[in-house]
Amino acid sequence: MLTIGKLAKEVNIGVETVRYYQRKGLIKVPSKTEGFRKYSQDDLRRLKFIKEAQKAGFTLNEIKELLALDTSHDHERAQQLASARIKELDEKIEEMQQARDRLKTLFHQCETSGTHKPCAILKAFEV
Amino acid sequence: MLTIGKLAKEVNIGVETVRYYQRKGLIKVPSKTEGFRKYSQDDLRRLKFIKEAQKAGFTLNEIKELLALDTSHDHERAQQLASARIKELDEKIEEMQQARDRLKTLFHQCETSGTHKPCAILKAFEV
DNA sequence: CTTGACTCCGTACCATGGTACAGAGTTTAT
DNA sequence: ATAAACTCTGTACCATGGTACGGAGTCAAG
Repeated sequence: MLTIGKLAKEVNIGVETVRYYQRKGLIKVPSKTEGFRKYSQDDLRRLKFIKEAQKAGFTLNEIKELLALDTSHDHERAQQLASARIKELDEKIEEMQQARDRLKTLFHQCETSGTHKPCAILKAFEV
Repeated sequence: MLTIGKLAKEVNIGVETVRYYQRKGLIKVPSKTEGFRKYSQDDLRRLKFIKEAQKAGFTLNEIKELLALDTSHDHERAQQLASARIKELDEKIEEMQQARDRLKTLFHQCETSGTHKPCAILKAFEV
């Protein structure tokens, strides 16, 4: 049994973040028998789950749903969420690659042109 | 000379967005001689610049600086901003690719395992 | 000359993922 | 037994890029 501070330290997040997750409904608020609230190993496990799922790019709302599925073994819904996330990631990666390639080209154009000439980077955004 | 509504329509953004850019200092607020404020072709050009620069992944704060450089032909600073942005983009792309690959692997594991077994996607996030 | 459409201005609100802080209570160590 | 350290609770604030709204003023067409 842990206090909120120790719980937070275990997963290397702030106490405020734990409370934020509570407000969001990702983790439950343990009932207070007397004094401070006590957190279990299960709470710890859920926080670790959240951290791991964040690494896979899920939003907190998606993670909330994943946590609910966690007990129900609902493969189908988990697959839906995963493939939706994969699609979003693919789209964003594509966008960012385009932005990067655009900029890289401009950068080299700017580099090779004389200092006195208008900058290719700046020019590119005009009209 | 345009009113704010027509200006916004020209670049296909909302009137509120134009005002937001004014509040942020990206575009100036034309002085009001009488009645409504009048916007010039230069304002239009700046809005287009903003849209283009956003496509390259710049934040509004960075764009604000780029707009300031636009008149001064400062290649060096433009290159600094561009290469910083390229670096950030590269890092984010890398992160997102890792997240995507992670998820893809999990997805296939989940697919090939039986429905009765614990889901690989969900299991992956546990401890 | 009136009605509808637009503008002005300030302010509040949206999502996202937190962070900070005040004032009270509790726990723990010395 | 007292002080330091922690917790509880509510609320406000941060960045980011906007969106919405109310009440007043203004402009253009019929």
